Amino acid sequence: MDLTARKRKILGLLVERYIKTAEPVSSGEIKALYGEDISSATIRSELASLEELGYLVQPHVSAGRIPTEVAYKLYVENILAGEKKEIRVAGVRDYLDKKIVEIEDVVRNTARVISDATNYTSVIVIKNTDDIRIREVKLVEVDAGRALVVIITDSGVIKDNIIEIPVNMGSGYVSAANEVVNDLFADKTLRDIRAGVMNIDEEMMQYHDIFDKIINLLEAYASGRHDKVFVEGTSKMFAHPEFSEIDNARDFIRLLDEKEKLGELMTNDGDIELSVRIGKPDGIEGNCSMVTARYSIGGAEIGKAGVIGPERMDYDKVVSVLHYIQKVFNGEADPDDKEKKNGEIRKRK
Amino acid sequence: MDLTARKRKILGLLVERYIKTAEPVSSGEIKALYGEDISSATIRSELASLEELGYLVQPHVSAGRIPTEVAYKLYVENILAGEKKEIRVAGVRDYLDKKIVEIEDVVRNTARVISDATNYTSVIVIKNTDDIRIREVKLVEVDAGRALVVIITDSGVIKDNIIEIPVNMGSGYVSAANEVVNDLFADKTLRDIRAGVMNIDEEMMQYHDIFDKIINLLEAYASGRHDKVFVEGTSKMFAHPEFSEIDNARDFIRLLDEKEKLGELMTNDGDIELSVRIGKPDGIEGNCSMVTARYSIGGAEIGKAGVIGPERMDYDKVVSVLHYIQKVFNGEADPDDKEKKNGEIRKRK
DNA sequence: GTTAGCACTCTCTGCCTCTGACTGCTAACA
DNA sequence: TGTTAGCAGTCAGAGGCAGAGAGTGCTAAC
Repeated sequence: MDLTARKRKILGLLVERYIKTAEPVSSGEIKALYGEDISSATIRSELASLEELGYLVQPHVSAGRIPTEVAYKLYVENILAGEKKEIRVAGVRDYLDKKIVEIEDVVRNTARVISDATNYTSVIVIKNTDDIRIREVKLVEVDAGRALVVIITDSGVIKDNIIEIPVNMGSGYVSAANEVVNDLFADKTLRDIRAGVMNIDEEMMQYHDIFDKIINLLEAYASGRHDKVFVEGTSKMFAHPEFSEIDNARDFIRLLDEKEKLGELMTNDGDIELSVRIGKPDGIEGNCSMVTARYSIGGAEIGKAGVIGPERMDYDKVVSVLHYIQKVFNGEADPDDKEKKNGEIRKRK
Repeated sequence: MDLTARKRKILGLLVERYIKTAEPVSSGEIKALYGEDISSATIRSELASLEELGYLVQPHVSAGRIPTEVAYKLYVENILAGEKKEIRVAGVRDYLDKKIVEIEDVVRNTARVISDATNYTSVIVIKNTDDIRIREVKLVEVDAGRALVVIITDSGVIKDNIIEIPVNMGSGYVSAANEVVNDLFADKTLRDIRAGVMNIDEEMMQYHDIFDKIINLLEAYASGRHDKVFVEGTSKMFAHPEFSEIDNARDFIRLLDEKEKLGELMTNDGDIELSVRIGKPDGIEGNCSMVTARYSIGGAEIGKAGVIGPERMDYDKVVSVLHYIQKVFNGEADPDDKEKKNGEIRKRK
């Protein structure tokens, strides 16, 4: 269903206007924004036509128009197709540069930065994919009968957990187990482990108990049940008028409160680098939209970072911010100061 | 200001009634609840007197009465003074018994259990006090130039963090540093470390860099800035009518959103085992109350667990739930099944 | 001190009207 | 055929008003 250039322009202006004001947009307002000379009557007839095509609705007959989900989708398509603005966000590199890659700290910080930069609620999921490669597994004896399992992966220390170990096995037992366990798991992915790509020989069987526990731990990550979900800037929602309706506010908070569901929602958008999902047609409840970006550290996918807000969201800004942060994580973005110092010309698509 | 027995009874009934219904309570309702024969007119004159004393207010002249903060405080005093009910909460022991004491998991679970049992939003703070005693510090080499610092305390593994270490120092360097660092920090409290109760001799100076970093980490915990705050059941607030007012809802979410403030609020109630704070006079914004319990594992204080809800809160239930969980953590409560099996008679205060 | 009766107050709800904002339609125009 | 000005029509929202209902304070009697 192809629109004329004028329809497209009017629709675009209307969507942008509505994103700004949250009020139905009248033909008069569009006339003022349009630039070239055009009468409001003409615009009215175009609006009526756009309504018939399903891009607009009228709350009531004597009101202006508001965009439908279809209109937002078209609008977002244009943004994604065009050249991406890059909104540099202060403070993103600061903590990345510190190289203290305790993932949770980085994630919490990033979530806050995203939320502050966009003025929406941000969500980050640390995804535990099967493809994360284990670099090393360490057993650290905590006290008699318990040991800390530290799993070091491509992308940092993902998780640690305490397991019980047999007692009274002699002083060398744990360090011996440590070595054997490490030999066994190092350089495997979770997928490998699940598929049983391991040679367990006689000698190893004495550590069978420990193997089982570690495998259980690893499977627990892999199962996705332990996706860690971080939410920041919940209260930012109140800045947007749609959430002064108590029912909308409740739906929104419920969505955030059910962390497992939220995590699943974040990750089930397929294999897309940057996905925008708008309202019910995309499975988001409660008149909400969600923009998520996949992010990686050192080539390995870590999870998704995103923003949740009203359907009437400043998609342009949000997409730009997420895109920038995605690049920073991927190591593609130059640090600001470096750029200034050598005056190098950055090439961007 | 001593009240007559009748005034106390009427006030108690009124508070309980209001906690249940959230509607101003009329003299007629109290008459129905009172039990003995008494006329509504008598009650009315008592109510007028209680209002004058500051325990009640009337939203408007033709409405019933609602309790003031003073009234709640009196009511709570009575609860705390009396015999504590013990509300056994299913599922508390389950994960404690697993002995997987990765503190964060336990905390997250506990928060959820509290929230579900009380139907209010629950908050848990892992407090990093100066008195936590370090049992062991382990350095685990992650890769060239980085090591994981695991700090094991009286009450489990509190935190782990990655620090940078000097490279090219030879293969034995980290394990040697490990030993020295452990000798230095083991059996010290954060307070000791801060006070400089450590003998650093010549030989140790070569690991100076690592010491500094570890001390920085420890100080960061001690400073309280890294208090970890867990919130569960945010959306439960919507079950309570005071939060259908959008302003109240916003204030509440803001409070939860500012984790640092919230953490401070949780911990600044002095040295009380179980504290109930009601409204503005106790520094809680937005017509809210907060019930918090100190909890410990193995004698060492870990932090605070609590509930935030409207001033009109079911204090009796909340106090009972928190009290029970406190006991479970302290190892004072018998497991349900054990109790059933041997038919032992529990002695409770 | 307690109670019944009664007048009084105030909120809440529904109803009405008025105003303002926009639209759709029509007829004239380029 | 597309565009425009003018105008009548529609509807949400605000403001005002009346009636019902709830609950009180007061008074006088017990």
